[in-house]
Amino acid sequence: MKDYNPSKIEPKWQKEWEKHDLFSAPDDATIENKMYILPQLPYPSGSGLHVGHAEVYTACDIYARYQRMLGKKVLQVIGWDSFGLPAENYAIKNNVHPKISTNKAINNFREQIKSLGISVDWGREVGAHNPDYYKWTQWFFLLMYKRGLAYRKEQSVNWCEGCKTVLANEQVVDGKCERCDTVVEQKKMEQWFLKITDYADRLANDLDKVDWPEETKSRQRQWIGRSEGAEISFDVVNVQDVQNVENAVKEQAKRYNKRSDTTIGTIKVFTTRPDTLFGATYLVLSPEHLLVQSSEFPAFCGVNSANRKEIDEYINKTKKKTELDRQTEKEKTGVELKGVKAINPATGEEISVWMADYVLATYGTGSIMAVPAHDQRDFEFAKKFNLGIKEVVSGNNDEGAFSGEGKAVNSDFLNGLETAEAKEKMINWLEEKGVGKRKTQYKLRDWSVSRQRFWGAPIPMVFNKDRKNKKYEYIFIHGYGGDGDSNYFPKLKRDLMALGHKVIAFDLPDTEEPNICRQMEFLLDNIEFSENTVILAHSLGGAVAMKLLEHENKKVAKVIFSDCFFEPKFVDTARPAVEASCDWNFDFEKLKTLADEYVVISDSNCPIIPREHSEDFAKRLNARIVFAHANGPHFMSLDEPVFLEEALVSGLMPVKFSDLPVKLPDDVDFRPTGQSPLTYSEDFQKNVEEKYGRGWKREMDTLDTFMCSSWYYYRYLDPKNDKEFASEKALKKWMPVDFYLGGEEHVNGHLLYSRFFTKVLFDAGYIDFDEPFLKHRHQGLILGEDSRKMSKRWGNVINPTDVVNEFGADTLRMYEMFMGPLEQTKPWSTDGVRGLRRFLDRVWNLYKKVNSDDGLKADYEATLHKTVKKVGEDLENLRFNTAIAKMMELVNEFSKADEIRHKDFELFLKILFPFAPHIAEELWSKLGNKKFLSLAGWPEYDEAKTVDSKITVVAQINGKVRASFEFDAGISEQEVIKIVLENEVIKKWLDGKEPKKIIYVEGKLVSIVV
RNA sequence: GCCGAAGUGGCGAAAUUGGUAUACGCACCUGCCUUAGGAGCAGGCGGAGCAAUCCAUGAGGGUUCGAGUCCCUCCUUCGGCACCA
Repeated sequence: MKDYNPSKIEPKWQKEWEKHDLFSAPDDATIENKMYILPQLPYPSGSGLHVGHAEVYTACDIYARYQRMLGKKVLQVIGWDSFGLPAENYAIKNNVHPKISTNKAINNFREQIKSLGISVDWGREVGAHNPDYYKWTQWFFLLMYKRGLAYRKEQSVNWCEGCKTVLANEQVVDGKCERCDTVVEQKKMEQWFLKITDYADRLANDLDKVDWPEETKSRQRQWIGRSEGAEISFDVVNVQDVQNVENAVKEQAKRYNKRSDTTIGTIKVFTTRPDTLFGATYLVLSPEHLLVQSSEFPAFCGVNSANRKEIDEYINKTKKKTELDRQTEKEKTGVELKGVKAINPATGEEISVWMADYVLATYGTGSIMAVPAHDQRDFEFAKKFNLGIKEVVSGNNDEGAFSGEGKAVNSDFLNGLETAEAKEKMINWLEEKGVGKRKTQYKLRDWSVSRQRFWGAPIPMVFNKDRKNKKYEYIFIHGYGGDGDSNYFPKLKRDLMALGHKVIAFDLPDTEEPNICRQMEFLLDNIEFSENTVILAHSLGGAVAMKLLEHENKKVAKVIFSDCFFEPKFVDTARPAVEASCDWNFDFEKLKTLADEYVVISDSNCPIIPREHSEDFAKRLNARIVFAHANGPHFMSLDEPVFLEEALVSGLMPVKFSDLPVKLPDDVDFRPTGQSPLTYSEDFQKNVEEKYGRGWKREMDTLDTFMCSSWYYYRYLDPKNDKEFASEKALKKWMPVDFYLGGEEHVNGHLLYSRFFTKVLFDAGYIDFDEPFLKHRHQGLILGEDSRKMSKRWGNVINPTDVVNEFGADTLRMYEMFMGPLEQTKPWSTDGVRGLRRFLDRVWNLYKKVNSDDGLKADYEATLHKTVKKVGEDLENLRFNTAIAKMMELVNEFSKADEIRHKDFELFLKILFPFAPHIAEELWSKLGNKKFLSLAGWPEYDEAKTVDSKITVVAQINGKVRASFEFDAGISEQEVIKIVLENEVIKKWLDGKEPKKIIYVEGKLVSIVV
């Protein structure tokens, strides 16, 4: 009887399917009939496939096979997240090149996956470590750079001087290095970041568009952490300079009317509770606050301040702390900046300024206004340092701070208002007085993508230190109606001069009705171009600048355009004279060669120059485009922080497209030194100067591997394309992903990054959708038999290949799907696996009962049709466990029958097929079928046959079941009630009482109330 | 501390979404067949009771003819975030 032999039939059918190429994605897919099923990209680890992988691939495969049977054109693919640290660590230890160990691991994975009978299109397999893949990872980085979304910045990291390396927070134990016990310090390093924060709002809002688990969505929302409130400026006065509080208040009052443009002496804070401003009794700066880093700091905190030393000590002490320490040590510490006082703009009172590490540098402005009466942290701090606590919201305040909502008190014009109203009123007041503004803050931080590692995609940038360090001559060209001191010019000028650059900002002639040519001529007469020239043009000045460049025909270092236009587009009214003052014909091809670097800065909300125009402009110049959130429309504000950053010559340049991929060299020393291993490769820098000029070198860090996995689902669509990351045609045909199955651990990493990448592609015009994964689910974790996480440490790891060898792939597939709901965490049970093998053995033996006689009585018929119906519904909803349970019921009935009709057994094989394709295909062929079961359609069931001829109705009296009845289906309500009431048991329970109410639920129950 | 999810037999879990709680599987028990069984087949299996019946979905309350399912309070477990102003 035991002739079911999976080790024989499974490889046989896998070969057959592959030979007949059944699972390649069909070419004739259209947006209506396509079905893109995506199992999450695995990291090909040396220890091989895990049962968790098998769960993901099986679930996707069942769904894919089902969809094919429904007639969908299915795309299902697997690839490899093959860059990453484990391979590199292995390389250091065993002196094997990661490429070799990785390829070996991939070959192993591929064989293991194939042995599960997963129906993927192997012709589209991709690996993140292959140059033809990471070429496009690098291209994505450049896309980010060109759109102003990639920038280089210094940031603190955990640093171990012993190992000379950056440590992740998890590698720091008790403030010491996990390996060598050296005290870990905070070190600033230059790192590349992606500006994911620019997309925070859309990333949060668009979650409404997708079918994802609610939990996942809310975790992402929480991670993005949107908070609404206000940014408030506090003027700071130097204690030595002010006689008394009265003077300070007078000073403050003057500033309400016309605030000076001096930012020194102002501390900005972010608060979600502007309504409590009257209760702000002191300010707190984080120890890393920018002000503390700046050259004005000694003056700021009072040159003669008695506690200057104390402050420095506090800063140094904080530097030694790790992030971890700061999180765990909840005891408040801090130090007062005794040289200064701040003015509360609402009360006009002088309040003290402190520095404390309970304030985070990386959130908001890095400084806060403390309202100890209504914030627990401020309360603790105030208690410790004996600072004033002033109640401004009425509410329970017995112990600690009351941070709830209530009526405002002690707050002048806010008194009596509820919190929400008070917030609004305060924000309006702040804006009116010019001391604050409405502000939305996010917890989300920009994404750090630099890794000082070898086994990743090299960052495709070149740099030139000399260019960065040179002094430049800036020429500012103002716009229509402006002058050399308009808008952001004065502050930028001062900032640039402070850095040692020269700045010329002329007042151009005829500014009320500008003549572009004449303005250009004026400039020609007054300036001289050189390779050290940087031109910054605003608005109409952009046209002047371009004419100037064309005319002069000399290369300059950099040109920056802020909200400029290359066609005469005046939104309010036509200005024929201005329009006619030049021909508006620009030779962009020539212009491209006249500056090393072009930047277009666009105010993303500008009413005068729309974003699209700036996009177009940047494209023509091959410029980097930066979308800034301007402080004033069309950059009319004095303080536009983006400009200093963008005006400087960075000494950075993206590599040319023809230089992609920037390949990883082979001559690499992996030893950890804290420098990227690429630093020591000669090959890596070969020919770079020939390509880019003297002094240029390649970036030596590599990209975070999350960048590789942020776009892989696009590469599957067109994996061999060497002109684009994917063709427009392929993108249109297959995207977005219809079903994505992956781990819950990636919610705030991979899933967020992928959405970010997709939105950037959308904005750049490559795609016409802005969410990559329409439907997403997580597989549940599979625990060991001891209900602990599978790990070598516990010795409870189950290797799927062992299970395949002992029981067969079909058994493994069915068992993993039967364990419980797909999304749930559940423990392994080898006995459970045996149960499923037993089931398949029984299925196998049913074959012997198959008879073609149509005259057979089929007692199982209702169950058969109900099962087809239920399995179809369950597959739609990914409820594989209950689908299998239903099939088991059917098989139990089949087992009881003497014979099974041929067509009925075929029907069953069709619904079994997605789950256990090998045995189903084998039995199908044994039944005499010549065509593959894989190519069969999904069966229909007969609705009429799913209806039972007999129904069971129970009778309840006052909610308790007292009797059960069998009726013919279709019996009327009156009849049922009549029979029920005549029943002896019911009569006994009624005890002669008259029913008050009788409820009949069709075909189910009669409920009698007495 | 904050946010979220979940608590049903000895175990994994079902329950048409308010209508016979425990489908299906595992483990266990009994029997048959066997030289043998970690095989197969037949049957049993929430608890108490000889039985009628009673009690059971983390605990307590509520709504309802009727609650595992809806509402309130609490407990436990597991995840996530964590000085985010």
